[in-house]
Amino acid sequence: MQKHNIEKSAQSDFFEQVYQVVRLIPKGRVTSYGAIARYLGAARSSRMVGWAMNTAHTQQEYVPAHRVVNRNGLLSGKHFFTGRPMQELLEEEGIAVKDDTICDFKKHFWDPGEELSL
DNA sequence: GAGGTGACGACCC
DNA sequence: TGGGTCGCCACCT
Repeated sequence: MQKHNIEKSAQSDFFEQVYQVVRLIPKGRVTSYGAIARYLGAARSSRMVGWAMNTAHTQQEYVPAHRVVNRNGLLSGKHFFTGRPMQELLEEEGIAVKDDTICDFKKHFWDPGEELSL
């Protein structure tokens, strides 16, 4: 009973959508919390996107959370990453990272609203 | 049951 | 242009 309740609340549509969008991020591209939130129609709920990333690590499906950074291109969630550093994962995809910040963030930026032809 | 916190962003001054 | 404040909603204490 409790499990059922947890599933219902933890797997809200909003969170599910966030996971789906993050998984759709192409290799070598990155996006921001705000972009995802705006794409889902909750521009002012960017915090929830960040929280979704936190719970994303508990999801069965792999979620490339390292491709999601804040508006400044800063790897704000790197501290939450376990194992391989976020920077290393991004560099492997061809994204240069300097001082915990993505170089040419605009160039690598991937807007779901545009790429997904909203 | 209520208050505080948080991987952020937008708005206001 | 830059600093400060509010909002948003789920989770934790």
